[in-house]
Amino acid sequence: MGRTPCCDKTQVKRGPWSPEEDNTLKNYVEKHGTGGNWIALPQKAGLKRCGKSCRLRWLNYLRPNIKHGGFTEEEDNIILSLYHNIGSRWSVIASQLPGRTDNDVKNYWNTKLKKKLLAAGKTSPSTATAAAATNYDVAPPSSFPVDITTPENMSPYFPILETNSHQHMLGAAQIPLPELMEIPENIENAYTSGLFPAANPLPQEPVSSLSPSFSLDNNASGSSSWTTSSEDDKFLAEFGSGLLHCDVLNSFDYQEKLSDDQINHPSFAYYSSSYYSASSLE
DNA sequence: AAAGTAGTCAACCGCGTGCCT
DNA sequence: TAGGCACGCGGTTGACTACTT
Repeated sequence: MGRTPCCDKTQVKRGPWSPEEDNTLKNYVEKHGTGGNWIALPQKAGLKRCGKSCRLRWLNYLRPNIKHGGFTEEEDNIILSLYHNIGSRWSVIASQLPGRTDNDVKNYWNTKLKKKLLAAGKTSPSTATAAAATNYDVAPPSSFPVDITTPENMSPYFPILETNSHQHMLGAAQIPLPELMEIPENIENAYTSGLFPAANPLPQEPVSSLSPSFSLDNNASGSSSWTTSSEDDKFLAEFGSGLLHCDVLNSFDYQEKLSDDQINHPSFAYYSSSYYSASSLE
């Protein structure tokens, strides 16, 4: 028993959108709105398209103020920081980048940013190796000290995620990119060979969460980026060892914005005591 | 110039979730 | 409370383009 399809695939057009279809959809939505019902929209608008397809086309391409391509350094930094914190929650990451869509961010990550990081890591192995050797000297605790799934307990060092404010986003954008470690050809061997101390593997629980909708229960959905074994997670492991939360906190401009209350917050204490960066050792 | 390969990105797919009845 | 429906999301696919041989 499969799921009931959202529309009759034989009756709808698929594939790339024509300029005429774009115009029809754009004009209709601008004039009437979506009416809160994408499924019914194509029929009303006179389009032979699935409602989901219309929604996607509108959100990713036709809606106003969409930006395509040309990601800036600031946007790169935001993506990197957020990816490190929350994994592949593309919609959350995109929400911090005005004009960007989750699809855009996802594509950008998969096709460019990931490779860019790997390339950067290859060019500066010395500091990166130092970082890799020290990052896991102190094991993360087996459980997080507070329930950061509730808004009042959300991590204070990433206010951008709570407020959506542009100022905060710019604050995060000033976080410098970390040095990256040299990626071994066989990442599995990195653990057994001691590059990553075996006693201190990646945290088995997500170390941060952004909104109440994020589950910290690894058993619940299997969607946690820390507990799957995809290529991306290996990459995240490598990347994560180079970009630590204290790197974020050490960012001079950002640090100034932290209040005493934020510094005294339990989740701050966790990060500031458990991890330290290679840069702080130099 | 042609064929093969790699890169990019728009679009699709299917699942989880929340809302409504 | 349960079931149906639609939305939103992340992962994946495939068409197209650029580059290399």
